[in-house]
Amino acid sequence: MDERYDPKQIEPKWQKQWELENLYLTPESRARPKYYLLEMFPYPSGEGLSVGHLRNYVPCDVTGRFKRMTGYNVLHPMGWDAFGLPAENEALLKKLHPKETVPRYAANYKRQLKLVGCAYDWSHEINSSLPEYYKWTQWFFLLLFRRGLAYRAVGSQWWCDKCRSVLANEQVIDGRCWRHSDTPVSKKDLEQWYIKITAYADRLLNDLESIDWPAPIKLMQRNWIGRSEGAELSFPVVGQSDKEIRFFTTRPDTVFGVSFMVLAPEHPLVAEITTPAQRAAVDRYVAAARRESEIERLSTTKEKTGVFTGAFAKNLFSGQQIPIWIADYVLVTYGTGAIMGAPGQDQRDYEFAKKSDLPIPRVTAPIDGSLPEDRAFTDYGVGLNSGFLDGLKTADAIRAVCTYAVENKLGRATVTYRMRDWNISRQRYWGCPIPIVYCERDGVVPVPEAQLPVELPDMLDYQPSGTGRSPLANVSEFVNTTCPKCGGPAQRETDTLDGFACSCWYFLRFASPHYSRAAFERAAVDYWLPVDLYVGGAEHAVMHLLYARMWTKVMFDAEIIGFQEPFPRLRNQGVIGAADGQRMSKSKGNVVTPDAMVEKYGADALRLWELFMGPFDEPTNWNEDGVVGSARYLGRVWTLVRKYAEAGLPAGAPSALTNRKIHQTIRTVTDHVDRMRFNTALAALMEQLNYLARLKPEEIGSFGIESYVLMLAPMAPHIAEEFWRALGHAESIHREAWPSFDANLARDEVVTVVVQVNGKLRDKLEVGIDA
RNA sequence: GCCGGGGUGGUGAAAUGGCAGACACAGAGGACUUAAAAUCCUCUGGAGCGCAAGCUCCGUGCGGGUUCGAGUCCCGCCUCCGGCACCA
Repeated sequence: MDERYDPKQIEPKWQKQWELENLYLTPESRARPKYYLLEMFPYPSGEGLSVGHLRNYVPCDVTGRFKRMTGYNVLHPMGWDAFGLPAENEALLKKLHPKETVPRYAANYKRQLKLVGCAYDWSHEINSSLPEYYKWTQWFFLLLFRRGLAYRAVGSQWWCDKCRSVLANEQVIDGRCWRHSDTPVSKKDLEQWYIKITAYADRLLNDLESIDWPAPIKLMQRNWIGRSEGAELSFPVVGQSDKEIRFFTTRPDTVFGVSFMVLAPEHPLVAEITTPAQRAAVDRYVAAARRESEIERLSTTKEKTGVFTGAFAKNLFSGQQIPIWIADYVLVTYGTGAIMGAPGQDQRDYEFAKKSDLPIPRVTAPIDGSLPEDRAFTDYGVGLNSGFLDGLKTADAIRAVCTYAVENKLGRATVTYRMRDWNISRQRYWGCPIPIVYCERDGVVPVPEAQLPVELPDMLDYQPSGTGRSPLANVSEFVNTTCPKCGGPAQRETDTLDGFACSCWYFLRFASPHYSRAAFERAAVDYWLPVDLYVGGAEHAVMHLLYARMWTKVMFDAEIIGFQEPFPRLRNQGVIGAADGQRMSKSKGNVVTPDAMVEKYGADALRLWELFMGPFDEPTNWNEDGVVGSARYLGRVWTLVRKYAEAGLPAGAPSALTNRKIHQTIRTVTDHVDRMRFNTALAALMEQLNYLARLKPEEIGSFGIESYVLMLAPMAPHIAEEFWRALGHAESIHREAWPSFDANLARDEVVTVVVQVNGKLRDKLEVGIDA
C-alpha cells in the first residue's frame, strides 16, 4: 500500500479486475434464498446522470452487496426504459434519430454507473426499444386483447394545428397552444386503444392492504382509483317517455330535494332533448366548453355557468317537474355524465342554483345547531321534507332509498370510480407498434404470435405527422399487409403503445433476459419474483406503479405467473436538489456530475457522502463540502489499515473492552444497513474508527481490523478491496461473508443509570450487570 | 379547499417516552512547517457564575395537556414542502 490514499490509483484497477473476474454475475444456483433488488429502470437522457440520481443507485448497490455478503443469491439488474415520448422528444430537439441516441445515452449511463462502482450484472441488461424485447410487449398487449381488456373506442384529444400534433392537457393554456399563443386548440376525436384497468379497480384498491409501500404512495393510488359508494337512479324526461336521465349520487337520501338536473355538455342526450327555443344557446355553450382547457374547466374557483335545455324531468320521489340544464362542472367521463341537483346539501349545486335562480330546498336537518343560511348543509343529519325519509338518519335514509329504488325499478346501490381506462395509443413514432391488423372482411385481427414482433420500420423523418395518425401511416410497406385470417389485403394499426406499456412487465424479463421462446422462463420467474425491494421516485405513484400492478394481476389470472403483486416492498428515495435548492437541470446550470466528483474525490468518497448526507428516503440539497469529509475519513482508515498491511495482522486477541466495542459496532452497523439507515451505519463506523485509531496496533487484533474492512466493503467497495488484498487475501473481499457478532460479547457489563428529580438530571451511577 | 410529510445548533443531521445535539461539515485556537497545503490535537447550542476543576438556568416552530420524566404521546394553532383538486 502506498503511504497516501489515492483513489485514482486503486479504483480503475479494481473495476477492471472485477470485470475480468465476472464478479457480479447472478448466481446460477437456486439453493440459497434469493433477493431480487430493483431500481425503476431509467430512461437514458443525453444529460447523463447527476449526483442526484445516485441517491437511488448507491444505496441500492450497498443493499445488494450487503445481501450478497449475508448469504443471499442476489439479482440486481439494470436496463433502459428506452421507448416513448421523452426519448423521441429529445432526439427531435437534437435533430437526431432515437435509434442512434438511445444506445449512445444508455452507454453513457452504464459508464457512469460503473465509474461509481455499482455492481450490476450487465449480462442481464435489457433495452425496451429492441425487437427482442418489444416482441413480448406486443405479446402481452395481445394477452390483454384476448382477455377482453384491450378495446378500441373514440376518445377526444387536444389538437394544435400549428404543431400538427396532439397536445397534453398541461400544454393547453387558456384554450391555446403553449407554443403558439395565437392558436386556439381544438378537440379531435380519434379512435384509440384503451386498457380496461377499471375492471381491476377493486383489486388494485384492496390489495394495497397487503403490500409494504410508503403511506403517501398508497394514498395517492387510493385517491386515484377514487372509489365512491352510492346509488344510480334514473328520472324520465317529461313528454319523451322513451328517454330517461341516469345519474349517480353518493347522497340518495337527499333525492326529495332535487330541484334540477344537470348534464355534462358532451352528454349524448343533450342534442335529443334540447327544445328549439334553447338550441342556439345550448350549441354556443357546448362549443365553448369544448374549447376550454381541462385545467380551466376543473378550476374550483370558477363561477358555475350553465344553460337550460328547455326540457324537464320528473323527480319520481317528490313528484315535481324539474328543469334539465347543462353545465361544465359536470364531467361526461365520471359516473353517468349527469347529476341530480340537490342544492340544499351540495355546495357545488348550491352555487349553481344561486347563479341560475333555481330553488334551494332543504331536506337534511343538522342533528344539533341550525341550517347554515348562505351555503349548503353537506354533513350527515336527519331527513326533512322528504316523505318516507323524514326523521331518518342519513345513513339509514341512504339504505331506505336504495331498497325503495330496487323495489320500484328506479335504480340500485352501486359503486363508481374516478379512475378511467388507460388510453394506450400514441400517434408517435418511437414506441412499440400495436400488433393489430384491420381487414375489410375480418375486422380487427390480432397479429399471430408466430408473426411477432411487428417491427418498427426505419424512418428518417419521424416527425409527428399532423394528420392525427402516427408517422407510421406514411410507410406503405408497413401499413399494407395481409390479413392473418383470410390472407386478403389488410392494414396495420399505425399508432404505437404508450411507453408505460414497456415498464409493465420488464421486472419479469430481468429474470431470464435472453429467453427467446417466451416473455420469460417460468422457472426463473418462479424463483426470482416478486421483486423483494423496489426503489424509485414518488412521481410514478399513479402511472407506472398502477399499470404494472394491473398487468401483473392479469398475468396471474391467465396463470402464467403465481403472484398478484409485483412489488411487495417499495421505497422512495429522497430527491436531492441542487445546492441552490432548485431542481438540478442543465438549463439551470446547477448540475453536479458524478464524473466531476469522482475526478476530484474518488468514487468511494462520493458514495459515502451520498449515504451520509441524510436518511436515504428524505429530500435534501447537494452540498459538495461534505464529500471532503468522506474523503478525509477514508484517508484516516487508510492510515490505520496500512499499519497492519506493513506489519502483518497481530497474533494476540484484543482486550475484553475492545472486543466488546468491536462486537457492538458490528451489531449496530448490521442493523442499520439492514434497515437502510446508511447515514447512521456510517456514523457508527466513523465512531469506531475514532476509537480504534487511539489504540496501539496489537490492542485491536485481526478480527477487529478485518471485520471493519468487511463492513466498509458494500459502501466503499474499491478501498475495501485494496485493504483486503493488502492484508494478505488472494480472493476478492466481495466474495466474503459479512462479519457476525456475538450478542453475549456485545453486551455491556455496566450501565449508566441516570437519576432524575422532576425530570432534571441530578446524578449518574454506574451499575454492573450480572451475566 | 382536501389529504400526506416535515419544522432540532452557523450547516447536513442523531436520539425503543429516560443524559437533546451522536457522527460530520463549517468556524476558532494550537502542533508540525521557512511558509502554505495536507495531517494531527483542543474547543465549538444560548445566557450567566467561577481564579479554577467546574456550576446554574434556558433550549427541539407556537400554546395547552398526559407523565416521576415529552424532540418523541394527546388537543389546538403557525409555517414549509409535496400530492390531489367541481369526481356528484
